[in-house]
Order: sequence, then C-alpha cells, then structure tokens
Amino acid sequence: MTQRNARSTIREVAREAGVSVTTVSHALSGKGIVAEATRARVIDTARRLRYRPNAVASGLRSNRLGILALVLRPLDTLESFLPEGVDYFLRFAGAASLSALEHGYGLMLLSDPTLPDAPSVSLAADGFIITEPVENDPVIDLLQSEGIPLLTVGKDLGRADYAAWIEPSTAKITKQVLDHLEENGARRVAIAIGTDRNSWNITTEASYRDWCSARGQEPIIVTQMETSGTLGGRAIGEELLSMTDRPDAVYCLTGRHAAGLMARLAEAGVASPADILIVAGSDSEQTRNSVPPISAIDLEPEVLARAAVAALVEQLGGVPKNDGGAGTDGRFIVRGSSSR
Amino acid sequence: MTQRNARSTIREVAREAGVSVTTVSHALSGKGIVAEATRARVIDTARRLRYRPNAVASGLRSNRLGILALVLRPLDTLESFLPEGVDYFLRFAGAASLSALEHGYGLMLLSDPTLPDAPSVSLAADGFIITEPVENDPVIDLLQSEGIPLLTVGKDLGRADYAAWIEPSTAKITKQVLDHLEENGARRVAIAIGTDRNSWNITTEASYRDWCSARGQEPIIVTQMETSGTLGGRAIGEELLSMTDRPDAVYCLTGRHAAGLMARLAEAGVASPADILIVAGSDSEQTRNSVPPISAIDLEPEVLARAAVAALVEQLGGVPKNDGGAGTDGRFIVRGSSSR
DNA sequence: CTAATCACCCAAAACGTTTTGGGCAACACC
DNA sequence: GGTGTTGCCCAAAACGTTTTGGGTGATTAG
Repeated sequence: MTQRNARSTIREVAREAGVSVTTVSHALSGKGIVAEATRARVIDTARRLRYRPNAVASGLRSNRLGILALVLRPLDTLESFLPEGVDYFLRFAGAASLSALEHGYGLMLLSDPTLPDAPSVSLAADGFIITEPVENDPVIDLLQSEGIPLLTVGKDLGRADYAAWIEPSTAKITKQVLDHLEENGARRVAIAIGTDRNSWNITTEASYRDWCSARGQEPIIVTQMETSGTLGGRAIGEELLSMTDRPDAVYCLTGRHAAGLMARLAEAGVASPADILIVAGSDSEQTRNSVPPISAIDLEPEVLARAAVAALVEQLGGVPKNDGGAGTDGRFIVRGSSSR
Repeated sequence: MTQRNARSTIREVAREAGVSVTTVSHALSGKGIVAEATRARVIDTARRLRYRPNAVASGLRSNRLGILALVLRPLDTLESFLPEGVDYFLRFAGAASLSALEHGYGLMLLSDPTLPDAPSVSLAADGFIITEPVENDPVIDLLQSEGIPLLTVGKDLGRADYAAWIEPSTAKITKQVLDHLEENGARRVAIAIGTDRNSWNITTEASYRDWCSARGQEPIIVTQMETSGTLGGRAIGEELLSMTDRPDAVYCLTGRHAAGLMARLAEAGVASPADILIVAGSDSEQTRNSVPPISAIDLEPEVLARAAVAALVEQLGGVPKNDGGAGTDGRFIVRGSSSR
C-alpha cells in the first residue's frame, strides 16, 4: 500500500512555536505583520519539524496551485506524439519546464484538454501556454470560458483583439531570408509553406507577397502538409521541377520538407547551391545533416519558451496582458545550401 | 486581473438535481450505491451545468491529485538543461507525458526536488519517475521520507533491496553488441563508459568483464564524463591511439562520445570499419549522421517510458511494487561502423 | 409479528491551508 | 481623558471535494 507518512502540518508548527496557525502562515509567506522575533521562531520550528506546506491545500484556498500547463498544439494533430526529428517542440518543452521551475512553478505537459477523456487535473493549472494555436482554436475557447489565464505562442489569427501572445518576428525573419537569397544571386524566389492555418504560415506568406510586389516578382507559393515530412519535401521538389520557369531559390518553412526537397532535386540533376538556393525556416536534424547542409533559421525555442513563461507568470501576477511581443528574431544559420 | 469565472460546483449540481452533494459525488465517481434513475439525472444535470470537478479540492480530500512527476536525473548534473543531441531524454519525456495522459494523469517535468528553491508543488505529485538515479540518490531519500511512491528507471545500485525499478536489459544488450563485434572479426574489444555511478555504466562494465573472462581477453576500459560530448569522445580516441596493443573494436556507451572517437581516429588514419569497429550504446543524431554512420542501440525510450508509467500507475493503485523488470531489450541498429 | 437485511440517501466532518474580521495593548495626538 | 492609530496576534470561516457514520423505508428471514 502507498501509505503516506504523516507530514507535519501547519497546526503542529503553530503548537510547537506557541502561536496561531494564522501567524505561522503569515510568518512563512511574509504576508501579514509579524514581529521579527516571532517570525524567526516560527521559521526555526518549521525547519526543525521539516514542515513543507501542502501545495494542494494551499492551492485550494488561494486558487493558485503553482502549475503551468503547456499544450503543443501541432502535436495534437499528428498521429504520433513525437515524430522523429521534430526537436523544436522538445527543446521548447524542456526550456519551458526549466524556466517555470525558476519562477517557482511546475510545468505540466498536456495534450488537447477539450477531449472528453482529458484528465480533470488539466484545468487545475494556474495558466496555460499554447503553442501555434489553430485559427479560432477551441482550446482557447475552453480556457476563456473557464477563466483560466493563457498565453499563446504564435497568434490565433481568428482573434484580432486578443493580446496575450508572443511569437518570433516572422516578418523580419522572412525578409532577412529573402534578402539573403537575393544577395546570393537569386532572381526567382519561391516559398514552400505548410497547410496549418497558423500565424507562422500566414505571416510568412504575407511577408513574402510584400517582398515580391516590392520587386515586381510574381509570387510562387507551394503548400504541403506539415505532417508529410521528407516525403512531402520530395513532392515539393516534384512540383518545382514541373514548372516551366523554375525558381532559382526556395524558402521552405519546415526542415524536413527542405531536406526532402533537396534530395529530390538532386536526383533530377538540380544541385544546391549551384542550380538552386535553399533555406529552411526551422532548423532540425535533417537540415544540419543534409549534403550540403541546409541554411536554416534556428527559431531558438529556448528563448521563446523563456519569454512565454515569463510573460505568463507576469500575467498571473496581475500585470495586464502582454501586448503581443516578439520573443525572438531567430538566428540565421547560413550553410552550404544557400551561399556560393 | 485574472478573475476566474465562477465554475459550477458540486453543490449547485446537487441543488439542481434535487439530491445531496454526497449523492452527486457518488453518482459521478461510481463509488457508493445510487439508484440508476438518480445517477442518470445527476449526470445529466452535471453535463447541463458544465460541471467539472475541481481537481485541487478533490486532490486535497482524497490525497490524489492526478499528477505524476518526472525527474531526469542526468540532466540535473548538466550545466544546460537540454544539451544538443541528447534526444533520449526528450523522447522519454514526451512518451511519458502522453502515456500518463492515457492513464488519466498529468505529467510534471521537474528538476532536483531536494534543492531548497524547488517549488513546493513538486511534492504534490502522486508518484515520481526518476530516470537513472545516482548511487544512493538523495532524491529517493527525500521521497521515501515523505512517503511518496516512486519508480526508478535504472536501478539505484546503492539500494540492494529496493524493488520499484525498471530498466533496459543491459546485460543482454551488452552481450549482443560484443558478440556482434566478435562475429565481425574483432579480437580485442574495448569499452568506453561514462563516469556516473549509475546502473547503465556499472552493469555494462560488469557484463563486459564477464564476457572477456569467458574468452580469456584482458578487459580494456576507458572512462569519460558523460557531459564531455564529442570532445570527450576525441579524448577517448587519443587514449586508444596511445595504447601499444590497440583494440580493434570499441563499444562506446554514449553516442556523442562514439562520434568524437570516430572522428579523432579517422584523423589519425585509423578508419572505421576497416581498422576498427565502433558501436554506440545509445542512438543519437551524432551516430546517425557520422560518416560512416555508427551502429547503435536504440534504447527505445518510448517503450521504457510507457512501461515506467504503467508500472507506477499500477503501484499507485495499490498493486505491490514492481519486482524490477526489463522495460526493453533495445533495438540494435547495425550501420557501417561495425560491419564489413 | 419481529428482526434482520438491503437499497438508497444524506448531514456533517474532514483534508490543510489562506483570508477575513476583528481584539488587545501601547502609544500619540488633541 | 478621550480618540485615533499602530503593531501584533488570533479564532473562525472558507476553498470544493470525499468520506464517515448513520437514517429511513421496504423487503426478506425466522
């Protein structure tokens, strides 16, 4: 049996220190007014009795459990929770967890809490971080109806007025990549984006269109499901090969697509960087280890995660919602696929 | 302000359904004896009121919050929480999280809960999974003194009688690798292990010594800190190069060491697999992408994680402790570095 | 007919905190 | 001498459940 030892309670500390439980609570939390001598005595006896406040009881009363929840939305739509090579989310989760701990919170990894069989503890979190919500995300509806604070990583484009979000400065990054391609000699730049209606895809496309129209270039946009992996990348390659006026550069958002794309083009005798420049919007094992290695944006999920946790914690502390901020500008890693 | 909406309580459901709160609790949990008609009515009104039980309140009373904690011990000793290329732990955490959800639990990622500034919510978990505890791990002491159920992945070798653990069948895996090397022509097989006093290192060394003595080969053992990465692997290579009677095969436990080792040897003109066979005990980005790719054991952290969660949940349910079991035999991925 | 059993239900206690709403001196000000 | 004010402390209520320990009326057993 899992019989728990009797942990010492606040009552025992109070008795031992000769004060009321109120005073113990105040002395330990630093909230009320307690004489310095009393506080010292309380703290001392608490330590002697190895007193650790029961977080659940405290959470019930104060409505603050000390747990943040993280929902990685894109993974809810995938068949497997952790597709190989998708290290972005893993790095994000790890950094978020560590950052939460530094802020005095635990971090709970959840999948879609709107599912009927979601554990009821899901909604016990003090606040939620939701990465890359879909448009009009039902998870956000649920949390708002329950009054649970939340922050999204990547804007929910269906909610124009909604302010608690943070994301990489996608427009800036897109421009940086496109400029880089142009500087390296590209005259017809295409983009390959995913099909999810999230901020990353949509903002990238918009920035790309702006960039094109500023140059009088006609936009060349190929789409492919995020989940399709390197195979989907090959399909993108196929599509490019069939074009009459083939682009000489591609900005391909996901790393796995970029790797598949490069492989397919190479088979058809279209080499990178000689015949086509390739940049991926997200660094991954595939971009690092293709031949040649593929230039990519390191979206710095650690930076983003820390910013998200910090903003959410601030929000929990009563500070008004974040007004939507750039978590990171990303780090452009130039490799062989885009420079000659 | 983060003012929560008033969530409907069990009391409101009781009033609306015309029964007592006791009956509502029983009807929803299926515990007491409730007339079928009453139960149906209660369930119906609960649904109508969008009632969701407050997990914190329920947790306080029943001493079961519905949260499992995961402590990845090796990461506590590293400077950075998530060193690049260490995907074993990330895969483990992801799979454990998903598996916990399937069992109706949330999963909280924690670092060392014995640290003084660990959030107090850490100890609110119903049970702990601790991966690769060190010898006489203080985290286990803390949890045992608090009476919190736990299960370790990898045995704590300082606790002979302790039964709640699970691990890969290290002895079997070691033998499989060594036999494979022998079959591919190796006559002098060395091993390179880490310095942490955990089950993986120690059991591997013991199995290796057995294997050697069965063949009358003298053991050749090189050690290197886990944290040293590919640089540490190069140091291992250095050490091998300096030996008068150089081994013709190495079983190197960590993937990053193996990659560094291979790179250093190649520089010295010792090529793999021609001059030396190399197998890594843990698959990683580095083993997959070395040239030639390095044979490795996929420890299948997903399998291990699922087994660990299942065993812990069973233990929480009152089933006596797991008697120490093999979570996985691993999957031996033979690549170019060990076959000719 | 009485006693025992059973199915169903409930009021109140309990879980361990935090928060509310004072109380009581001591001291200061008019 | 009253009237605030301040510093320190406390008893009790409250958080929303689950669990305890019956109670009641109907049915069955003796």
